[in-house]
Order: sequence, then C-alpha cells, then structure tokens
Amino acid sequence: MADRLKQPLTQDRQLAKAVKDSKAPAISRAAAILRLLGKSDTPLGLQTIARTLGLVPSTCLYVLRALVVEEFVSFDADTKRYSLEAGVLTLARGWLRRNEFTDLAQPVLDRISQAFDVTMLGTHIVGLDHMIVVAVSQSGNNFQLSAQIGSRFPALISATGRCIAAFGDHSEAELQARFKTLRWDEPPTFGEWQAQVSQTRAQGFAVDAGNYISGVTVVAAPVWKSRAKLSHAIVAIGIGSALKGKKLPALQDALLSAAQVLSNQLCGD
Amino acid sequence: MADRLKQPLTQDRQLAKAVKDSKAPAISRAAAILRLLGKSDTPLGLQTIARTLGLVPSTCLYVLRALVVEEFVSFDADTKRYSLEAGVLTLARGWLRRNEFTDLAQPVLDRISQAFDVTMLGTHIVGLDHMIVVAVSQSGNNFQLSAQIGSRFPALISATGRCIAAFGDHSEAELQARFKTLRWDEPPTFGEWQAQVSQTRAQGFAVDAGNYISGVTVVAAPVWKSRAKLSHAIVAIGIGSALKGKKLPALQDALLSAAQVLSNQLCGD
DNA sequence: GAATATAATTCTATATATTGAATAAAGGGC
DNA sequence: GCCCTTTATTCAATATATAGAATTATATTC
Repeated sequence: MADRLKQPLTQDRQLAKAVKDSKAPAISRAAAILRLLGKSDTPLGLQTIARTLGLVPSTCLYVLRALVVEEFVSFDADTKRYSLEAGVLTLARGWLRRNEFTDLAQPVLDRISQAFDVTMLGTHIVGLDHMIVVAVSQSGNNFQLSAQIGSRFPALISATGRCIAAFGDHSEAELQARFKTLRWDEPPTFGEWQAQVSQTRAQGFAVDAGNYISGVTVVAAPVWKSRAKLSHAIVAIGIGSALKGKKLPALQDALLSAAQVLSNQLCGD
Repeated sequence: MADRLKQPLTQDRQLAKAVKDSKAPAISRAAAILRLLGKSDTPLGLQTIARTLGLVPSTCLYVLRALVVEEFVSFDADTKRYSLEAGVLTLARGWLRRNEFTDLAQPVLDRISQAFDVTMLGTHIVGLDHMIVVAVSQSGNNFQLSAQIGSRFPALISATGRCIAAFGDHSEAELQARFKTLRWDEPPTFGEWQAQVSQTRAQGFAVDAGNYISGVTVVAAPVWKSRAKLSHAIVAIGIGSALKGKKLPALQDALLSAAQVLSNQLCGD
C-alpha cells in the first residue's frame, strides 16, 4: 500500500515542478496524461487521471479535449473514459523513418540473436535518466518483440547502465545518487558496481550476471554517434545457464565488434 | 511553387482554428510541431518551424523547450536544430500494448499475405478524416513493413475509403466534399465511385483496381468493434497483373471471411 | 425508484502564457 | 577580419488559460 502511494506522489512532485518552471505548462500536463494512459491497462476517467497526476479536474478536462482533437487520445462517449489513440503511432513512425541507428542495427541484431539464440536489443540513451529500446530481435517467434520497442529503463540499470557509467563522464556523486534509486533482483553494492564499471571501461563492454534479473545474463556494448557523447548501445539477453563455457566470451566478442562497426558507420557521415 | 505554398497555408488555417477554439492551445501547437518534425527529413530550426506553422517564434520556442523536457523532441545544441526524440516510441508502445485489434489481426494478416503473396495491412479508422495503418504483414522480407505502421491516409482513398463510405453512414454532401480533395493516379468520377461504393455495400468488401496507384489492386474488408461504428479494416495490396484469373476472387473470399471472424472476436467481449 | 454519492462539465475571476518588440548571438559574404 | 543578414533568445504588457466553486449528469445504494 505504501508502495502504491509512493509512485503517484513522486510523479506529482516532478510534474508540479515541470508545470511551474515551464512557459508551456499545458504540455507537461499533456505528456503526463499521455504517459499515464500509455501505462494503464484500461481506459481511465477524468477524475482518476486528475487525482493520479495531481491536476485540477477542469484543467485536466481541457487538456484531454485538446488531445482528443489532435488524435492522440480517444474518448468513449458512452463510458466517458479516455485512452491512447492511434495518432501516437504516426509520431513513432516519423521517428523510426529517419533513424540511422535502427536501420543499421537491425540486421546486426538479427544476425547475433540467431547465432547465439539470445534476445538482442538496440537502445537509445537519453541523458542520465533513461534508455529507450528502439530495436529488437529475437530468435524464433518475433511477434512479442516489436511490442517492446519503446520500453524505458533507468539509465544506470543492468549491463547498459554500466556502459553509461563507464563511458558517459558523469560525476561520482551524481552516479551514486542515481544508483541508489535502482531496483535489482540481486543488488550489487556501490563498490562492487564501481569495480564492474571500471572493468567495463577497460574491456569495452559490460556484463550483468544475474544482478538485474536473477538467472539472466545481459551483455552490452556502447555505440557512438559522435565522439562526444555516448548515444546508443547494443544489448544481448540470455539465460545465464545457457551462456556457460565458451559461449559467453564468443558472444562478448561478437557484440563488441558489432558495436565498433556500428560506431564507425554512424560517425562516418 | 504554388503547390508548396498551398500546403503550409492550409495547415496554418487549421492550426489557427484549433488554437483559437481550444482551452489548451499550447497542445495544438505542440501537436503541429511534432507532426511537422515527424514529416521532415532533417532536423529543423526554430525559425523554420515557426514560419511553416504560422507560430510566433517566442511561443514556438517555449513549446519546443517543453517538448524537449518531456523527451518528445531532441535539441542539438551545436546546430540549434530540433527533431523527434525516442520518447514518442514509448507512447506508441503503450498504444500497441493493449490494442486487441492488432493482436488478433496480426496472425490473420500473416496467413493471408503468405498464402496470396500480397502485402496485408490492418487499418484503424479515425473519423472521416484519416485511417492509420496499425499492423502490417508482407511475405518475405518483413523489415521495411514495421516502419510503415503509423502511416496516415485520407479516409476515403482507395479500397478502404470505399468501405468507409459504404458502411460509415455519412451524408452524400460531406462525402462529395471530401472526395474532391483526394489524389489518385487514375481518379474515378464521383459517379463511378458512388457505384463502386454501392457495390461494396452489397458484397461486403471493396476493390480498387488501379485507381489509387496505377497497376496496383487493393482489396479491403470492414471490421467492426461495435455494431455502431466501423472502426477497422483489413487490406490486401498486390500487383494487378499478378491477381488475374481466380486469384482475385479467392483473395476476396479470404479477406471477407477473415474480416467477419475478426469482427465477431472483437464484438464478443 | 427515490436518495445519495460520485463524476463530468460549465462558469468566472485572476494568475500567467502569449505576444511582439528589443536584444543577443550566429552565420555568410567579400 | 568586418559588416550585414538571419536566427535565437529575453522581456514586459495584456489577452487568456487555469483554478476552484457551482452546476449538471451519471452511478450506486437501499
């Protein structure tokens, strides 16, 4: 119960801040509403939305109506409930259409996922806050995967997080502050994690051996779009027990060289 | 040149109207900006965006900054240019995650596309304005397809348009007004089109034999989520010359029965 | 089926988002 | 390198989006 309250309240405070500082607060409210509707498993009523996000109902109503007009939200006149509308797909298409990384990474991900029977992800790193899955490849049934494009994770979690810490030059204080907020199945101490980050910096790729999800091994290698800032990573996810022996080193090699090839292609032009 | 001016101006006027009527005009502006960035092949500067959409530069700047904070737009500090950010994918994921139609339609589309060697689409019908492609299946290389999810078309175009006209009970005056704005490779007259719409109503599916795109045959069948309002369609697209003889009738049958099965499944619960 | 509770919507005063001009910064030409 | 053009950003007055109360509609309970 305490947990369920915690989430909305943190949300509230962040939203309140964004609304206050912004010269276009309606947009922060709209974004919060869209994200809430995106997370929800069912359509939501005005009151529920307003309460969850700490918005004034009437204001919330005006924002929702504007979003309905723009076809980002659908409104069921019978039940008076709101949900996401297909218009959001059009935006996603616009993004995918001219994203070099997804175009270049997809065949690479496909190849590695088939060769090693692992799930492969391409992630886009957005600041120190989040990474977003922008490409997926799974051996076998690939239906479920495409639905995972768009997933958001905290920046410092799992193997990709160690890459971000290793190659993203952020202050130790900031890293530690954010590290504390992470949720792992088997949390490493900050010291252990720092050692792993150092190793990542030395070897050029990161491994998460069951910390994030018990029994699941994650390998990640960084991809640069410009020398200045780490922007992407490619990630392999496999059952830990299936990556014993020489398989894991081979996968690491494949990932590292693929990441280097991608970096060169992206930096080139 | 006249053509290039025409588009922005119509855009302007619609946007101006939306802004004026709305109690949250910032959201209309934000939506227009996002759509513009989605269409653009390159990142855009503030001035370009403001001019194209008829916005005041300072207002436009504030909206853009809010969108950057929300991770829907990325800002390159060096070039001062804006483009879509991966955050829009997260919204799309939210939509896809709990959309019954895509879940149910995908295997059906896959089956028919393979059986007849055609491209199959699932479309979502948004009022009389647009339809949006929400599921795609192509025989063979299916990489290119996923990028087309999110494509928007005018509601009355091609075979799906005839379905919307046939089963959507809209006034003839409105249909004619919208019909005039359509662009076809080989435009039918309004009379011819009306006859085809009648036939569509009679036989339960629509055919576009090269009108929309020369040499390409499109077949569409309507799918209902509720008895009240036509909400979706499944669409087959193939080379006209490859659909000669008995193949086209067989495809029509397959599409019609698949659409009926889907309608029953969606209405059920 | 009436009564109550809850949700959605309208309305109006006021805090504030928007405007348009003024300023600063960045390119482009020679 | 300097001037000139274009673009981005700040600033202060005012038109207006927002908050909160009042009203209407919709569910829920007995």
